[in-house]
Amino acid sequence: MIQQQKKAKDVSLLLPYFKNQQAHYEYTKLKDADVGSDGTVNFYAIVLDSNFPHKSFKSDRFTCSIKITDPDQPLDKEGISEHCTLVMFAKRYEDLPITQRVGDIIRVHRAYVGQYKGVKQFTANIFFNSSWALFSPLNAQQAKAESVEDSKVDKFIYNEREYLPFTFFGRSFSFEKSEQRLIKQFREWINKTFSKHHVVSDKYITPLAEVPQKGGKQPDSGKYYDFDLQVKVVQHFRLDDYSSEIRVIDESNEIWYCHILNMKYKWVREGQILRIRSASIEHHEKYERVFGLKNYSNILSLPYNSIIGKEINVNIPAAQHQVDLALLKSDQKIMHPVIASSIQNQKIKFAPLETLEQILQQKAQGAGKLHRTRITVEGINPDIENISQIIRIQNTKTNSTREIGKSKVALTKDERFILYFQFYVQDYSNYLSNQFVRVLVCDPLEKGKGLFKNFTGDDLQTVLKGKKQQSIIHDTLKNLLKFNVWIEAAIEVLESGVMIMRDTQINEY
DNA sequence: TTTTGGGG
Repeated sequence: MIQQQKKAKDVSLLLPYFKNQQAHYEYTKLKDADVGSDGTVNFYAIVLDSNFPHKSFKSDRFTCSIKITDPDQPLDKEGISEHCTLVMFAKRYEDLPITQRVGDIIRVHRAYVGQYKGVKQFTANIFFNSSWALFSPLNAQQAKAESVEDSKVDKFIYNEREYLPFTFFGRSFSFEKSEQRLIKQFREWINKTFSKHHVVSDKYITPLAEVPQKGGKQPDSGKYYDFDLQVKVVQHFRLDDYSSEIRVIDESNEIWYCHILNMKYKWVREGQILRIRSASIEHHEKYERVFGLKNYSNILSLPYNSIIGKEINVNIPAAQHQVDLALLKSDQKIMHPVIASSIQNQKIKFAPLETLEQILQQKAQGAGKLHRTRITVEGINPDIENISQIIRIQNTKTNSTREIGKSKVALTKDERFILYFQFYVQDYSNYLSNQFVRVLVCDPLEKGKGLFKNFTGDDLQTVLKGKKQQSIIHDTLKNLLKFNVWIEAAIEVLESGVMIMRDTQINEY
């Protein structure tokens, strides 16, 4: 999989794969493919659903099945496109297409046409002489707009890649000029149709609220079947290099969790609407609202303008706050990561996440360069049992700070109160060691921007006298010390090597 | 080339 992705990454790498003498292919509309004919057909189609390539249950081969349509397939009254099935067989797992976007365009050469349970079915034997190529549903302009990480790549690259497959099977790749027109027409159909109609069926979609839980309703057959989900990703939390936990919500307004492999589901991002194909029941002693995935399960994103995304109607901040609160208040060990802060600086809020190790490895940091990271606090110095120890007085001219003496807390002209302490932090990159990274908090609590939403620097003098305010600060910081409570923070590495937290606000629960 | 898997 990874090799094929790489292969398609650079146009110049693709060029040797083009045939010098190209065979001519006729492409058949799905509706015109003759069931029961002895011959094979070539076609272009749009992916509606797919399972993940996997080992056959009864043979040594690998297989995957894909639901497909094209612009000539009818839409029913609900706006669902009539689909065909494409079943592929190959000797090796790598020879099968991985498609994780509803709307991917697939080209198939030399498929047999049949019928199964009233649905037209194409069979492509990749181990013999069939082949496939996958094209993005995005045109050059959309691909450029979507790409954040490749923002430096010249727009001409996107133009060059516009009609090239992002992966394909085989040693060589043929392409005729007329196919550009076909792909263009398919993309226009995808843009138009998904913005007006559901297109994809919800036949197997189960609301999260109806997924049976431990001790819940048992199925009549005594056996649970796989089900599909249509959800929004509200949290994607990396547990280590290989796996993540996603937190999802759907229209039934429940929040559920699932562990996913980073390599298998590399395109999953927070905020996406996803269709999860073949989720399964997973019951644990103490985990609730968790579903599992099988080897043939898949996670697909929807076209960016899909009406389905616009229709999903949930109050995400309220639902998130509710589950976080329940986790924090629980007497048991906190079973799912709680992210107890947010970055206030919009420029860094959506930057790619970095691990502590990645941040520390970068030599030349550049003044003011911020890193977005998720860390967990193992200790706070000085001890927060006495709040006055973490309040200091700063001279705004020299930036030097002084402790609050026993008696003299009156400010001179250039002085102000600040919060001043160190977090001892870890993340998965140093979690197994007993090494902590020190992060300095030196925060004048500017209104609306500081570590505490409801305190400004001016409040700190009264905090020193007010037991109630002190306990809010104390309890909020103390929460961070719990297992599995994380802060999402913007971090700057000063020239001295000191790491300092910026633009980060802790949630109050 | 083999009858696979097809909502498993």
